[in-house]
Amino acid sequence: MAQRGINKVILVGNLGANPEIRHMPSGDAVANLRIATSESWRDRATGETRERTEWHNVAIFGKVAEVAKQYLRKGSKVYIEGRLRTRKFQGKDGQDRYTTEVVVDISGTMQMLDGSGDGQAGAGGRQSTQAGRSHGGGAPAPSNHPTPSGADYDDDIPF
Amino acid sequence: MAQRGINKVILVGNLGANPEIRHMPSGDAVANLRIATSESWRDRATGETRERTEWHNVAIFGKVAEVAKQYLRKGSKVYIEGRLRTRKFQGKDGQDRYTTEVVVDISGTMQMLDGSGDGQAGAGGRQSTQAGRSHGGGAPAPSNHPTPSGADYDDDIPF
Amino acid sequence: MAQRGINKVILVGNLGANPEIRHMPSGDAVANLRIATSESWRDRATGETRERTEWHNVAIFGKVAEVAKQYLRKGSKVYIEGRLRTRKFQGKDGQDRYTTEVVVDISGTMQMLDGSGDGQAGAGGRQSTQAGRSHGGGAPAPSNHPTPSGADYDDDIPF
Amino acid sequence: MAQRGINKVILVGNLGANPEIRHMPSGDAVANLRIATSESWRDRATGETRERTEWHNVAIFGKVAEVAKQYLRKGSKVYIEGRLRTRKFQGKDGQDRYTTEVVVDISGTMQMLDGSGDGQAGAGGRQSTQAGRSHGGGAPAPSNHPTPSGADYDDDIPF
DNA sequence: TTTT
DNA sequence: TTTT
Repeated sequence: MAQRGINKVILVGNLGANPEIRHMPSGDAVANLRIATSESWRDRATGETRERTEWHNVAIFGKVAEVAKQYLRKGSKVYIEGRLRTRKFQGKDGQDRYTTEVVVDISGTMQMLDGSGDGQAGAGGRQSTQAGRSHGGGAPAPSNHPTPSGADYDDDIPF
Repeated sequence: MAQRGINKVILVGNLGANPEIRHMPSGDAVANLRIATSESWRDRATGETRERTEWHNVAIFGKVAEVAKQYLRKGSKVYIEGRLRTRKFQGKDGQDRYTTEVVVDISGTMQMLDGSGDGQAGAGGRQSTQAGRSHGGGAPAPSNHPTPSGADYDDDIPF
Repeated sequence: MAQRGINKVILVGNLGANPEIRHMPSGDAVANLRIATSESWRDRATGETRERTEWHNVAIFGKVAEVAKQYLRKGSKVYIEGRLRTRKFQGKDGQDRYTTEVVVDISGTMQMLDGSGDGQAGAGGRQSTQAGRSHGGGAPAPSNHPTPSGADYDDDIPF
Repeated sequence: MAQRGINKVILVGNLGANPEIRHMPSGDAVANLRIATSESWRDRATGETRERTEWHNVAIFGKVAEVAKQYLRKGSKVYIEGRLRTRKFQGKDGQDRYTTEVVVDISGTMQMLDGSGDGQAGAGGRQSTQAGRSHGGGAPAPSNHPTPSGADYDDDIPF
């Protein structure tokens, strides 16, 4: 995959409902999330505090969709990294409509920021998970770079 | 302004057309941009290279809108940092429609990545500009932190 | 403040220790955090799961430093948005040393992702807070844009 | 690769020198870049405009290192997405030192934002390139999701 | 020194 | 409708 340009979305928010799971013809899961972010500010005129919530449609593909299905619930807090995609669809009146989603696939990331959801989920987990960037058999692990010759890229030891 | 959650979009792309400038009742400019990002990949089945372009609607407010008006042109490459906002509007048939934009205001950023546009702009500039985060009279400059007492936050000298 | 280029760091991690608070000559607080992020992968050679933790030095200025002081504790999970800064300092041997920090000031953001810390903090809060981008008296609230003339920027109603 | 936490750096800046290429024992290239970002502000006290440049050490691994080697030159403008890593090394006096770099590997991205460099490079290219996230043989292309059954994930057509 |  |  090559890109010309950058198309990146980062969200931290809470699910407004349980994930909706659908399936591709291949059997792969697609998880659709509704994620809320909000901001509040003091109204200049009235002095009142106002708040606005933005709702984001997120579509998750691949293995991460399974994770979302298992562990995310209404109320769960998540970190999402994906890209914007606008899809065209047919309205009931036959007219074209457009909808914009945040797509999370192999090039994106999802991370649970709590272990709860609404707590009612028997499956509910305290597991932290990440979507994309898994490494297949032969691929080098990102943080396991061998040492360049004559150099100081030996084992990385932080502070 | 306080946030609950994070709602962030980062785009690097090219303008598909000159900015459209509108004005608020206050006289402040609003600049609307169409920005393209694209990705290409090799089709697994056919082996052909395929490409998809995503078009983003960006609405810029405040002083940055003036900069966009002056310096951006069809073809200009820009870095955009903003947030997602979905607005409701009335379709011609009286039905509700929704559209999602990337909003750039004081909390966002715009930066020109070339000095051209289409080059024909007399005003056209090689000027790099940033949208938000300007500092008013009394506000401390981000990189001008005074020294904490007994400490080493003196003048910052990079490598 | 104008920028040429982008210098942005985004961290989500946990504090390895309580924040260290220092004070500027002005009396303003500076909060220093140690934040851990980690990654794990399967070693190609041995098949074992390995893990590496990265520790980040974060320096928070301004009002957010006060929030960090009050609400963050060892173990707290936070979202940080800041910029890289490398400072020079004198080693004990009189030699120059350099250290790189993530600086969070008015142009950055901090958000607590849990309400705890170690729980022992009487002050401990469930409060979600954000560092920068506060609006002074006359500044327009980001999400409160007035309506452009002849246009559809009325009140924003999400899905 | 699994993550706990997020460790992300985004830079847009210019190279202060040609890339330095080194080689791993495997023969793979590692490209080291010095990238400048800068900010300017008006000094509150003196009213003068001040500027500060931050220099970032970037280490690029994998195929992207080859691209950097071929196409980047002193002065080139690039977009970098990577992660922070602090390495320990031995000072000449035998003491431990630490240095922090931005690492770009398969999980990161590099994109050239101009086609120049200093122009002197015979190899110099107008080619836009991206580092990570390449897809191996069997991996699904990010934007080529098949249609979920009974659903509307057909071919994506933007505005 | 965190977290799971 | 951009760009390479």
